[in-house]
Amino acid sequence: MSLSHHLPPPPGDPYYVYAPHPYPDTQRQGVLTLFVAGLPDDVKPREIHKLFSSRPGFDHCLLEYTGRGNQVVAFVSFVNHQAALSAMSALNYVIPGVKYPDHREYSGTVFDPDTGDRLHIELAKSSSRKRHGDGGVYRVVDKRLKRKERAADHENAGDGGNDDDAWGEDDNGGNDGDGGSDEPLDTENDDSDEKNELPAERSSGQPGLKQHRGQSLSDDQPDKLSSDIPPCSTLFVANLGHSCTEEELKEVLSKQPGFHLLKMRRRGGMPVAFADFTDIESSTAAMDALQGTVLASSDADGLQIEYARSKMRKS
DNA sequence: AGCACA
Repeated sequence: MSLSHHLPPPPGDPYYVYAPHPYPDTQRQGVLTLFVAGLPDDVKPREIHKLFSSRPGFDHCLLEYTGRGNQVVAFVSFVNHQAALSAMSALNYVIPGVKYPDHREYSGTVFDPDTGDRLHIELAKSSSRKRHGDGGVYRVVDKRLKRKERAADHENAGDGGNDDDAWGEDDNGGNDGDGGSDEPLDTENDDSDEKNELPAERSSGQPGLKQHRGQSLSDDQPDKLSSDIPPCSTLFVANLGHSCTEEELKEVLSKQPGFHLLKMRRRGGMPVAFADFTDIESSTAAMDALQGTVLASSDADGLQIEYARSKMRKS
């Protein structure tokens, strides 16, 4: 019902860019996945996550480093077509947390004001398939690494036409157009034209079924991202600013029911913290409540909170 | 995308 709602455009904002008109009723009708281009090469999965996860109907995301220049694309899927369209309309001109120097709240399709990179969002050619199973799934495909590994492993002739698509030797500046959305994944059963709006139902039906894939990207590699850490009464807190202190973080955490104690660790780079709670229920509630919280010391986004991989020792 | 302490 509220799926079609989105933030209104800023009145008189010269930076406002109207979203491309939704595709006519030809193709891509019923597609659940958005194709996102124009991302900087150093974009982090969590940045994509923050852009889309709060959109109504968000389901899962695939981030792909294409290896061509600094092109990074994402395939973001929603539970139904309307939700995908709504998110596309909204995010084509609303980038939360990104402002112009004059504090303009809405920034069109500019993703990073420093670089001027602009997001380009459209419906994908086909719906992405969530990796079998459940849970919020984030997948990352890094073709830059794959090419390097392949080159270094040149002597090995064991892999006969495995997965990759055509890799030009050094086609750096060649094709920029991204004149369309490459398809994120082969739909395992070629049913992309039906009006099904409940993707989870069909996709979980045929585990392990493989199909030919000509130039589609490989989808059989293990997940790189672990958003499937089992619940734990201890939370892992990352994305803290350099200057974040234990006191500052504890001030926020201590307001959460069931909070026990906090430990911070600095391993050279950014500090991380472990926050212990009485039980999983309270740690989960605290994670939900504080996810993305921006502290005064934050120099990037807000707090990134996950379940810790092991419970804090009793003291 | 970074997980220690016993």
